Amino acid sequence: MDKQTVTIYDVAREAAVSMATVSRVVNGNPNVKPATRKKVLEVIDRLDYRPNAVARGLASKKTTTVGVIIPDVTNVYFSSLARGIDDIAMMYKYNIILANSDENGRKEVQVLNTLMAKQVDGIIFMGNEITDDLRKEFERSKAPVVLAGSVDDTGKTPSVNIDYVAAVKEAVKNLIDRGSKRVAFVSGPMDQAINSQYRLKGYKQALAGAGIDFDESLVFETDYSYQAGQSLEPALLAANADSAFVGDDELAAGVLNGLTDAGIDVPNKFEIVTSNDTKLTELVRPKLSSITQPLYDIGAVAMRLLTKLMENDEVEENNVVLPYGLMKRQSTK
Amino acid sequence: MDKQTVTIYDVAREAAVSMATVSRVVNGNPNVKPATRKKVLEVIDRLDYRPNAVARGLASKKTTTVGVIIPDVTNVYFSSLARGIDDIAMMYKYNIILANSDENGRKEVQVLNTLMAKQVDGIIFMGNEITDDLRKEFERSKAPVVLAGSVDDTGKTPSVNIDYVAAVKEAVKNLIDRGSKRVAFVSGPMDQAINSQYRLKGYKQALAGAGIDFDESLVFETDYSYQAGQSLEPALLAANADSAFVGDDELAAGVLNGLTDAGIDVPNKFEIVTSNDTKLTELVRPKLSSITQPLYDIGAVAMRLLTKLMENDEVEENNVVLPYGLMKRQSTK
DNA sequence: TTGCAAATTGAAAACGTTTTCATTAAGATG
DNA sequence: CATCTTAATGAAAACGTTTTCAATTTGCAA
Repeated sequence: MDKQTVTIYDVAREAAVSMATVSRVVNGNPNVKPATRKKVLEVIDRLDYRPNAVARGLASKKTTTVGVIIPDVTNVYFSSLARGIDDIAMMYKYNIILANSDENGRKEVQVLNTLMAKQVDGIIFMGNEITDDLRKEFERSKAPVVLAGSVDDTGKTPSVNIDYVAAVKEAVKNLIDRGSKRVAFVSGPMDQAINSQYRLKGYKQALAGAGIDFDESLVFETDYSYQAGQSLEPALLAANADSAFVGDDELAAGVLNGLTDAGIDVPNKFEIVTSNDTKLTELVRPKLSSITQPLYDIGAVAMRLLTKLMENDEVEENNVVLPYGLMKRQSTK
Repeated sequence: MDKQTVTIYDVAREAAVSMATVSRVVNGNPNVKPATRKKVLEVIDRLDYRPNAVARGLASKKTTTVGVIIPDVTNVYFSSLARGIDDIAMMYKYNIILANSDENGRKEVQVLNTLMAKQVDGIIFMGNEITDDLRKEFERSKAPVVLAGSVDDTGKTPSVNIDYVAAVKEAVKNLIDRGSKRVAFVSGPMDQAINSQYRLKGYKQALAGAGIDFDESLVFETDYSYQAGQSLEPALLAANADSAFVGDDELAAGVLNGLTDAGIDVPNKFEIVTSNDTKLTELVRPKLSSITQPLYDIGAVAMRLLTKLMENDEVEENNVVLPYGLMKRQSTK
């Protein structure tokens, strides 16, 4: 019943050569006489032989598979990175084991371990809180790790990002320059370095540059969800904010809709600028102005970097910083 | 330099037992004396032994990995399914190799082959055109295949879906009942069975039920993108449509914004109902009325079905049909 | 005690490749 | 045509598990 699998040994026998020779032609090794190569290829074709990648992996200690840890595929920001990762991986003949972590530390560590058990050749990690536990796992891993769109404030792990500080600073400065007096800072959990160490820093720098005192009550820490944003409207108004920088597009869409549904005129009474430039920004009305990031490229470059690490190629820079931009749409004046 | 890997053999030596015994305790085989189990576990802990899943895969012919072929992770409809798939997979101790296909037949076949080469235990396929080539690959695969949110009109491949015909019929009937005279049918490529065989059929049934003649000029075949939808506005108006059924949420968002940006009042002058009930429907203003589908569950049930197939469990129904619903939001009266 | 069934264990053969190293075949050189 | 290189090949040892089957212990009843 079970389909009989044909092995390299069967091919060798039929072609009257050794397994070694079959292996050579399968792997494109040039040390094979053209005549034998032809003969072997014919047999391979006739028997419909397909090399078993697991056996290959055991013998060669390479699986041509990389692990990708993602907070949630359903989040367009991350899935955009994932798409870049997969495309480049495929280009370099790698496959991807994708695992959702929900940014849950325990899950992350556990998944990391099963990935290592499966002997992945490398790992791409997305998720913004790099705990010490996690860093320990990274170090003990013999597979190289690259962070994509995620920061490790120690800078030890190779990574690909934009300059979050500068981007937020510029975005907030623009709001202030246009007359905003009280810019709200809306982001996800502050225990994530990207929020506390980078975005907030850029925000404070922009305030300082304009001679405005930092006001704690304008900082809104919430989770990355549409609902969270939507329900923020009363608090924003109560704090007398007249504009907001938001750290995530879905969250920003919530803020926007929460405000407009309550009758607030965006952008005339309240301006919003968001962070990730996913396609959501174009879906919503008014369209969301945003910091722009090369999402696909962040993933793609991270994967490319990982291939270099896996193949011990020269790497000039371990912490890649890609350019950002600012896109004015309709949620700012 | 390279971290020395500790093998089952090292553990056996240190614990003064055979590899077989170590293997037994690692795999929770009950035929081990508690005392030896304890001894082995201590050594495992001391040496920090981690079983090599590749070797295990070769010996046991099980990789606890399933392949998932997805048109595009970036599409919220599919990523929602993917999330359900991954959660259940994880629950049953499987990992997922995810591969984007862009619904490109050549890529699909190629990816399928590398998945099979990697000895995945099963495959979940998403993508709506099941060509003969593809079906041939499915059949020759020794790993079971399940379609998620994707139809094979021959019904040969196990699958999980909703009743597209009935759902569309009901949605369109509602539009007609509310007074719409000319309902447009907007969908993706007609060479996909889900569009040509199912949705269009439901559409026609609804028309027939209301005694309305089918009008070819009200059928709009396009691709699944926001842009495509947005640029459809002139054509829709030219065809004198006063409402539309749309086969994809992103596409529907495009249609909606195209119309409203042109000053058309939705829903009062034009009603829209979409198909997938992704979170996009809530982001947009007016919010999109939609057929509701249990997206996460479609993925989850597909994966569960696959586990049964992989473990040769009893399966009562190979083609699972999950319930749909209709969600009235703001794009219909 | 003795004997026997059941519970534990271990030896060794898979699993299907890659890779090393030695050997043989084939050209090249004088 | 003998000799020396170099190109092609093959034998066999990894790779790190699981699994089968036989052997050994153990526990108990008689």
